[in-house]
Parts: sequence; C-alpha cells; structure tokens
Amino acid sequence: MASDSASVVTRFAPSPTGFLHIGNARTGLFSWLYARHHGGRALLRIEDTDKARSTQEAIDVILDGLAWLGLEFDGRTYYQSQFEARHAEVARELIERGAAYRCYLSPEELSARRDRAREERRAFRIESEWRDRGEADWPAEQPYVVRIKAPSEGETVIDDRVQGRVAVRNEELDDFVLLRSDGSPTYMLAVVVDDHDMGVTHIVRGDDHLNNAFRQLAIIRAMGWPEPVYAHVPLIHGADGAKLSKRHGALGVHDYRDMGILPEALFNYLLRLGWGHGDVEEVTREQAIELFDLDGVGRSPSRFDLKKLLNLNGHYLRRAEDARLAELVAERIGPQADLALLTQAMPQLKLRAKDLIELAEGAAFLFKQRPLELDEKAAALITPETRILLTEIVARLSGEIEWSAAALEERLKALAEELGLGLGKLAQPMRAALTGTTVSPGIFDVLTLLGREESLARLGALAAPADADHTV
RNA sequence: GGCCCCUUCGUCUAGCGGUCAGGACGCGGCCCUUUCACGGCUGAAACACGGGUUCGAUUCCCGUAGGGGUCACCA
Repeated sequence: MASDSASVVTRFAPSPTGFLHIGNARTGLFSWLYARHHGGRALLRIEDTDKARSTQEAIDVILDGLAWLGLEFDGRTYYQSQFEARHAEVARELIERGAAYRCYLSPEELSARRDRAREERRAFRIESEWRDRGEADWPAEQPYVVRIKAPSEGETVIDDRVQGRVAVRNEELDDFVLLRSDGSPTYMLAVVVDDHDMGVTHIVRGDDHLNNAFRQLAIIRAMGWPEPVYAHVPLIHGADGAKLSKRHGALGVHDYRDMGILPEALFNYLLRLGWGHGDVEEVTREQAIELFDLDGVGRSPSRFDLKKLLNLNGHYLRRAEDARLAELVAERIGPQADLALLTQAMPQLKLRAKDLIELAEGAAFLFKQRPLELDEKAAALITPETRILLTEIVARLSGEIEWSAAALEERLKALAEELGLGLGKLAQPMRAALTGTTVSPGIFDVLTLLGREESLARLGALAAPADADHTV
C-alpha cells in the first residue's frame, strides 16, 4: 500500500448530464480523497462525447459543483471529445494486432438475432462471422463497426480494492463494439484509452461499472498496457433501496446548496455514506484526507438519509463563522438585510437552524417593518390582559436605563417578581410583539439586537388596550 | 432470465472466533430553560434464514431467501 503511494493517479470522469449527481459526487470524492491521502494526483476528465448533452452550460454545472464541494483537481481538465482521433488510432492498432475486427453485420441483422435468442429463451451472445475474416474479405463501401475479439476461454479475475476478488468466465464476455459505423469511439474504448494516456493507476468509480471492467481489461491486455487497480464503490440508493433517481427528490449537488446545506456538511455526509472509520462522525476535509482509505469503504449500497444530512448541517452551521453565515443569509433575505446586524445576531440565530433557509427565517424578525404582522400563535398571545402587561413593560423600559441584555434582564425579572408572575408570562407576549412569532432567540437578546427605539416602538404598538386589531 | 455484487438497530455504521454487539441520525423520557433550539442524562431498537467448520460463531465455508447492479453502434 505504501509502496505505490508516490505513484497514485486517480481520475473522476463525470458526463455532463445537466447536473452533478449526488452519487457521482461521492464517487468523485472518494477518488479525490484516495489520491490526496496517498499524495498522488487527482485528475478530472469530462466525458463529453455525447454532443447533444455536452453543452458548455452542462459542463459548467459539473465544474461549479465540484468547486463548491472543495474538490480541486490537479493539472488541466481533460475533455474526452478531444481524443477521438487517438481512440480511432487505437482501434486500428487493435485490428493490426489481430485483437479486433471489422464487423459488417447490420443493426437490423443483429436485432433479429437478438429477438430469436429471446424467443428461444437462450442468452444472446454476439457471434460474428466476421471475427476471423481478414482484410481480403472486407467488402468495399459497406458500413462496419470495429469489435474487440473478446477472450472466450478461461476466466478473467479482478482484484478489486473494494469488492475483493471477482472472477467472470470469459465465455460471458462478448465482442463489444469499439468503433461505431460512423467511426466514432464507444465509451468502452474511450475510457480505456484515456485512462491509459492520462497515466491513471487507480480507477475508483461506481460499481455499476464492475461488469465493464472485465471487458475493458480485454482492450488493455490486447494493447499490452499496465493494468490499473480497480475500486468499484457501491452506489447510493434512495430510502426505498433502489438506485437513486429523480423520483427520490433532490439529486444534484446544486439542489442541496439551494436547500441551504453548507458544502462542508455535504462533504462530510457523503464521506460517511459508505465509508466508516471507527466511531468518527464529524470529519473535516483535512481529517478526511488523513483518514480516508479504500479499506474503510463498505461493499453494500447505502441509503440516502436527509435527516442525518440536516443534523450534520446543523453542527456545521453552529461552527461556521458568523460573518460568512451573515452573507449567505443576506443573499436569501434580499436588499433589506443588514450584514452588520446579521453578524451580530448570528451566534444566537445559528443555534436554532438546520439549514440556511431556517436561518433566514429565524433572522427575518430583525428586518420586519412596523406594523408587524403576527402569525396565528403570536396573535393568540395578545389579549386585553397582556396588552396591559405590555403597557407596563414599555413604561418600565422607557426611562434612562442601560440597554444591555444584563440590565434588561434585571429590570424585567424584578417586574415579574413584583407582579407575582413567571418571567415566561412577560416574555411570550413580548416575543409576539417584538418578532411577530412565538419562536426567537432569548428575549433579552432580541431586545438588544433590535435596539431601544425599535423595541419600544414594536412593544408600544401592541400596548394600547383599546385597539382590537392584532396587526395594529 | 444469464452474469456479478450485497445482507449488524428504521437509516449510516463499529466489529475483523470468546463483546452486557459500540457510536451517530431519527424516535420516547428526564434535566437545563423566558419560547424554540442548543447542550446533558437516559430508554426502546439489529447480527435475514438453514446447514456446516470450531471447545466456541455476528465474525470462516456452503446453501436458501431478499435486495441491488449489469446485459446497446448510451455513458
């Protein structure tokens, strides 16, 4: 393990589908972490051979998502589409080596054979009569594909770093297509060539590719290239245990950002999904690089649990810099947000939120315009009796008193005692009048955050016992 | 259906032949308390099943069941 440390090269190879899939992001994270842990290089290659989907916009979404998560890759970003000539060249060389052949079977003929096999309930396997034909037999002006000559005897074994030893009988492998009839390379050819040319030593990817690895090995061996170490990590599933897809809700990394998840929280959550290291739960990026290795990756697929992500996010929220959170919240509140005030309130606010949306909601009272609208529960707290109470409170706070949490607490506790009431009896109506809700930071903090003038105005608006309209 | 993989609390996981099967999320209770949170304490909750191997299996082997992945001139 230590011996190959210096030479580790991994790659993450997403295709631009319009969003950065959360499962792909985790695979990318593992790949990146493995390289970082071993002091190797983490490369990024965009699989943009599907021209229709590979718009610059779709590519930017991927790049943006990775950057947001804090995964920075080494060297330049590779684009698979740039290597098509090279792919074709390898296909040609494979033919020359006798490891691949031109197959003139038409798509129609192929599907007819497939249907026949299905009817007869046998497994379909391509057996092209062109496999052993030579150049002399090639018909002129006929479209053809290039197929690999897959090995048909013995077995192929992969020592996977996650899945363990996996063997497949070679008769299961078929002569898959390398080059389409239009001369373009298939994925199967392109990955192998690119991985080799990029010097990738460790392929960490989703285990939906495990079956492909056996096929790809056929190309690698035919070319006499060094075989990479494989690590096929299980996919992420939804709550119902099926592969994560649209019907499971939020799929893209951007969706979680929009939901107010902090990147370090998603990073941590994704890391712990399918990977464990003793009892550790909260792992920073630095610790992850130090601790991560493939032997901590489980072999079974894990289910995505939003509740746990939210809980983790809460932990990171509480730990985050107040000024940073103030900026993130201000973006969500809009132009009326006051950064300085938000930052000042943040130590109190961030205790009460699991995501940035809740944080923004919690901060909303700071910027409300008078007269405040009261929500239902708050309105219920304003009664003729509590209005009288508020009148008294306003009177007590109107003098030349020190407007600090400590001083206010002293005053109000004294008043409560005088009236023979619990502090809660004063605090709740005050909270309703000051914030328009029944949930907020401590009442003395609310008072100081709002300031003397605004506090007294909000309190005073509901103090007069005459008006029955709760919104004043 | 063929092939491949997987199986510890509801979920994420620790465990790597002998443990009261540990932690986290979620859930219940209690404490703290001006609301809500945060925090602290605490409770319920798991080795899929059947055979072996062994003095002893959650742990090793083989089946069964269940789940998942994959079978294109998509990536």
